[in-house]
Amino acid sequence: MNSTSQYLSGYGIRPSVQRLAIMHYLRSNRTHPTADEIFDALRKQISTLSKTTVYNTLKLFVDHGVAICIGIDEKNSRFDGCVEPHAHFRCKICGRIIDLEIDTEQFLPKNFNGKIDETYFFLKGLCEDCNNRKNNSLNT
Amino acid sequence: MNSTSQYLSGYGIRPSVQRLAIMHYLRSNRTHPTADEIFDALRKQISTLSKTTVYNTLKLFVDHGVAICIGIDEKNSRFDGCVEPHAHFRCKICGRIIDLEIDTEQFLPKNFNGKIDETYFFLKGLCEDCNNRKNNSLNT
DNA sequence: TTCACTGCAAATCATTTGCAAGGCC
DNA sequence: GGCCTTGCAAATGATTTGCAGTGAA
Repeated sequence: MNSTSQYLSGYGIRPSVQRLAIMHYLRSNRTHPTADEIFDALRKQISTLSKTTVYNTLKLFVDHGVAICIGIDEKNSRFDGCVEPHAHFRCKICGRIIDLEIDTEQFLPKNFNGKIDETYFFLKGLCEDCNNRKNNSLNT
Repeated sequence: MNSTSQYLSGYGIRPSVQRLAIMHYLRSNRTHPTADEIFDALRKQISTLSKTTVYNTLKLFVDHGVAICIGIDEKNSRFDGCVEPHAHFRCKICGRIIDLEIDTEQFLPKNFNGKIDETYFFLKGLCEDCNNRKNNSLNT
């Protein structure tokens, strides 16, 4: 019994050869691969692997919380005419996007010697209004 | 002479009806729209507007630094098997995505009383290797 | 036997490219 | 005139969908 299999089972995901290989790839390659990169890497081991299965499996993983899809909006590019560093908060209920001020200097990581040009800070949750509304309706 | 026109000219972007409309839309709608949303909104005013022009113009804006494209990788979805909160840094030269540890609690905005469920940090710039390479080539 | 899983092929959706027409200097 | 800008149409590339075959419980 290998640990990746146990890990997936623990999240209610039935292990299959393909799923084990994809999760193992994700956990041993911290390169934030695309679906295509995973497909190319694994077809050498699993010659019958299809790209559909890679997409299906990644979606399954994200839905079950064992992987994340990096990006604010996975489908389209989104643009902003304000080029100053700032944070965006999106309310999961009303869908409003609120701009938040942040001090970017403050959260520069310590052991990093590169050059940071752009910073994005994106939060999801409930805005004050929706959170209050939700709490009030629970108390009645 | 309106201010959007001056603004674009200041960045070396020749103002045109389409460019002015797109920048004006970006600056007055802080909704982080997609190219498609911009197109749908502006075709009412400019009936001949084409989606190609919207894409061209947004690319021009990003290249000239008057707009930003939100998202770590505009082309593909990228996946991560690590679901703990952490930051992602993408190097603009080599394209690598690097994980960075940060203390997310520390950077929660002060005047915000909602409820935060998910936090994402994206940084873009030059990684240490590419930054050194660039500096070295400038010194020769 | 049933149902979940897989994978091919076709479809879809966002984005880019090729190219010709129009407009500004 | 020459170059920049625009916009149509076609191409591309990522992702999804339809559907039939397979295999495990």
